[in-house]
Amino acid sequence: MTNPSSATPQPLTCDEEALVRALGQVMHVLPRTIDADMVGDRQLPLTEYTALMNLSETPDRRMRMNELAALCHLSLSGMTRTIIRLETQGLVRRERCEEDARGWNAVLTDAGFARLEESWPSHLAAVRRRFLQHFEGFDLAQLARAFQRAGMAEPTD
Amino acid sequence: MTNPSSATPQPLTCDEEALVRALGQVMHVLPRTIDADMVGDRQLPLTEYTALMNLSETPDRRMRMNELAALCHLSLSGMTRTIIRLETQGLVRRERCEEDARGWNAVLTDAGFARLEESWPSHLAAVRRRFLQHFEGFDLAQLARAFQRAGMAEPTD
DNA sequence: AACCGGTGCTTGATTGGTCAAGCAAGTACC
DNA sequence: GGTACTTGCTTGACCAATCAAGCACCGGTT
Repeated sequence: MTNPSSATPQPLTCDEEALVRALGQVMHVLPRTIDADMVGDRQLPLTEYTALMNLSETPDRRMRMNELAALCHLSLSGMTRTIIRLETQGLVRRERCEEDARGWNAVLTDAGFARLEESWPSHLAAVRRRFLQHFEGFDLAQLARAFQRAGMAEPTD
Repeated sequence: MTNPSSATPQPLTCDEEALVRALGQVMHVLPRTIDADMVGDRQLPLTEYTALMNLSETPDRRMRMNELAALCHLSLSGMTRTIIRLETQGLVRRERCEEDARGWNAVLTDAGFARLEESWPSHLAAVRRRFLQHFEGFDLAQLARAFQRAGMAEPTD
């Protein structure tokens, strides 16, 4: 089928092209690199770190699965599996939700909190070194807003 | 509490924090979104598209596996598997390398080229809509350089 | 000319994610 | 208060990537 929506679109400019290629590279390379940095240092892969971090930021260190999944940018089933991994390491515990017996709370344990505290310097260093460092001199707030817009995926109409 | 193991690094500023979070979101969401856009439209997932595109840009539409893997930001085995997928669809053919019988060339077939031509408007649209659109008003060349630096991963010391 | 370390690619096992189907608890409606 | 639908999460099947091991070939050494 011919694509009706696209009447032979204009090609990218040279700068756009360069940016898109560089983005492709970053999207592939950065997660693995940061992950490798962290795993090498404290055995906490990025996904699990993110989950613990989000839990630690709530007042009572617990969160419903669907909310946590959204914050981690993970599908609900992906979240389930991550939490199971964390649970077997004793970093997280699960409790049935009081006000809705279908729901579960992931609860950060003391061990989990301790592990997070051990990990964050390494995470911080990785993020600075692999990413922030290269954006010195940029207007970070403006850049952050642009990324936020790009990250909010609307459905694939 | 103070962290003894690591000279307590400075926490991120608020803007840095926002940027890092937004980047995390983009890295998770964008590849899947663009992929979904493309698959929905022309059944060519992003990885395979990228491989075909890189092949199409060589003078004789062929490339050694390791070079192609590097351009696609894929491991060599990942590249092998991608090329196998493309081969079974008839979009790529493999030929032993003339000057080194260990090596293989991935060769873009006519069908592959045609498929690429069908796909690129959709790829272009996805990239614009999901990414470039949000960076209007930025200095794209400068941004591209920063991304290139970030994408060049040095080994995990 | 036989060997041997290095190189190019593939294969096998594993991992970490997805989607779709399932199940159990809640909710609305008659 | 049962029936039908919805919601929250888990499970099963799958998929695309990784790493490590294997195989075939190269090229220099003797």
